[in-house]
Amino acid sequence: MLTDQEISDRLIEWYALHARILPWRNTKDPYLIWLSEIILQQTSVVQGIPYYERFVNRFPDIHSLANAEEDEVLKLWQGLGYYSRARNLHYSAQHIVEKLKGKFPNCYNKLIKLKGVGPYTAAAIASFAYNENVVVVDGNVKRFISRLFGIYDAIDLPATEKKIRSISQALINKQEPFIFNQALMEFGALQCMPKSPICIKCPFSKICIAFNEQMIPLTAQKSKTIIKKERFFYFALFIDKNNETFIQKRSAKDIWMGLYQLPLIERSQNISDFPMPSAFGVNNDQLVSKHLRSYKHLLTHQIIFAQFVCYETKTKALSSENPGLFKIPLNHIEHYALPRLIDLYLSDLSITLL
DNA sequence: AATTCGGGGCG
DNA sequence: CGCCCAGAATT
Repeated sequence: MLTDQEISDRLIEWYALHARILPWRNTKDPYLIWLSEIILQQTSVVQGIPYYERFVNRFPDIHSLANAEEDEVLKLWQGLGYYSRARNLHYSAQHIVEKLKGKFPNCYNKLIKLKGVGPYTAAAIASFAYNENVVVVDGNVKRFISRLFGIYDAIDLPATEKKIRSISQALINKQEPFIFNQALMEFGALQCMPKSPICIKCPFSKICIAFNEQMIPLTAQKSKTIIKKERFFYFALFIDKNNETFIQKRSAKDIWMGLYQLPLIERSQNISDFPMPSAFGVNNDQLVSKHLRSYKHLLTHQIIFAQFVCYETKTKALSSENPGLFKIPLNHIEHYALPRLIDLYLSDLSITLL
């Protein structure tokens, strides 16, 4: 067996040899660390990097972010998913500037009070920016520690996370929590991966309980299989003689909250005929339907069967009795934060429309 | 404790 | 197609 100290040392040793160079690793600025951590929640490093670069470029400090419009923040976030992260990021930036006099919270207990900051993110900022002695427990850590110590409980249960947190906190290097935490996560990400971890070259293979009990394939399992709800969306792209169109903002507590979309009608099941313009609150007898397309859009908890149509008139201007719709020039639509699905239809059409 | 919030990439 | 990703908020 190895002592806690030996495990920690070996981890940090491994990290010195294998650490990736990542854009947020060479800063101690709590704002930049916070930004990177919010982006990386449930997001792969590769997917997050370009978003981080764009955000730092546009919002180099907390004041620039606080001063921005939410619409612009969401536009920059477009495509990353889990849009409440962006709204909470913006909200907390304003909170820090206005209520905390621009002083970034400087310890775990203050950080976790911020909207959008939970146990993982608070620990990450506290240890990376302030070298506070709190362990980070993310998906990587849960997987690695559960294997190393032979914890075979479902990985998504709070009780399991509690166990893992307690074990991990005991391992932490109190002089360098920052390095230790980075090493812990990096090891999970690069060495102790979900599928086919590199046990053959693992510095812990001799003491890894799951490995020695040949339980690796059964580790880090979730408790339940996700049930996906089916939804049926009908979107209409209206285009009139002035090349203007209608969009609407999603405000309900639902997917894509805060984003914009083409006028939508949702049905509880598949319907054979596409809704007429009047069903959208648009009255225009000159509209001709074209560019009918359908997509199957997969989210974590939903399967969206989406159909699109383009209703076009070259002779009349659009008018609507639906207060939720507002008219914009068609070529301005890309200035709005759009769900990936809407963007997909528009890009599929852009060649046709030009 | 269970559910919901996206989207991309991988085997 | 199912799984996972530097999780958190809500119910």
